[in-house]
Amino acid sequence: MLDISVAAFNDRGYDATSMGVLAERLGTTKSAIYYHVAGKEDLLRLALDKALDGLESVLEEPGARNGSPADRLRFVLRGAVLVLVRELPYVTLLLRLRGNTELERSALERRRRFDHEIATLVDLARADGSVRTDIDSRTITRLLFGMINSIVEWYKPDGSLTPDQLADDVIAIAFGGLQQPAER
Amino acid sequence: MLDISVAAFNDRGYDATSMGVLAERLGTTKSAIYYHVAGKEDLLRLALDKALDGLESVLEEPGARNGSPADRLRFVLRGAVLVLVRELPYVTLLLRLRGNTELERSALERRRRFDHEIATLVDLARADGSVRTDIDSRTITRLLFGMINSIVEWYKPDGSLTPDQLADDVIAIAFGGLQQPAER
DNA sequence: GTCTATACAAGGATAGAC
DNA sequence: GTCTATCCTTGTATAGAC
Repeated sequence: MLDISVAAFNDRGYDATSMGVLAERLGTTKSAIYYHVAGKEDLLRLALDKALDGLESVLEEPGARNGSPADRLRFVLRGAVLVLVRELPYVTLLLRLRGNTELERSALERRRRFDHEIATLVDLARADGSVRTDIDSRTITRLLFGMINSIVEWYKPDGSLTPDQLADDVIAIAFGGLQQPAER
Repeated sequence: MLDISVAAFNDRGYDATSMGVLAERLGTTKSAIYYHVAGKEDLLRLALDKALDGLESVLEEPGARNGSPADRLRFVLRGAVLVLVRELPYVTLLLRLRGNTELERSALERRRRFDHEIATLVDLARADGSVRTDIDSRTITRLLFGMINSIVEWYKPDGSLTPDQLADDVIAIAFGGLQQPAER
């Protein structure tokens, strides 16, 4: 039920999805939904928690805490991509929030904290020379996130591009850019 | 009036923005708005046209049509960033569409055509060796767009980062990645 | 051109039968 | 657990005075 609801939210936008069409897609009635959840916002809360729990768990793993800054950054970027793909609909919903309600604002706040931890890693990697210093650190972080977050807008889990391959590609482009990589 | 309306749409989302709050932010009443425009969707149409006209104009310029594929790609990316910043609120609105109505779907179709022209440029640049061939061409294009489009989510026109500097940064990161650029 | 008042539909949510 | 019927609010839009 949560899955179908979130799919509907992502198709039409949370606000534009009425309990009526939700009931329709669930093959039931509005009232039946209210037996299971307190209301529309309850469904949103469940979905956002899944997304945020997944993302935050990446930062808890040993690979995110030990090693060189560049390696930690690579680990976290890979982890973020994998979670994003694994929890695709939930993260999609999270990334499209506008902060209209208290619930939405607190979810955005949690997301900001996650972003901030990665920004810190970028700074560390700059300090030890593994990330370029000719461009402002926040600009780098934001463009990096833009690239990764955009995945929810086009990645199809049933296509031929596997999550691992996608993560490899993201890291290769993030660190090396569009140019042909040097032989080694 | 269009500016204020679009700002409201971007703050709260188009669907979540009622004519009531719109009137409030305009310092007038709902009825007064209807004197000037046919309805809420009319405001959306005006805004989307501005965004799409701006983006499409980039492809018409001589720099987008002449020169090496890599130079054309650089020109178009720079142009897209500059339009995106110049028409920031309008492009923001465009990039957040879900395609709920016929109007939204036709705008998305115009946007897809724009994206497709740039994808073609990436392919040309790959063919002549200026873009890496170890990663799928569509993946590259999508990550590239993700990075650029994300700008609407964080760029503040009144900050210290100028549009030209931003465009330089985007192109530097897009082609060279996070690594420190080689001396030259 | 802008206001007040209001029509009319749609949306979220509940009551109560089954 | 799910249905029908219904309440109340909000939303888009219009009528008509000023």
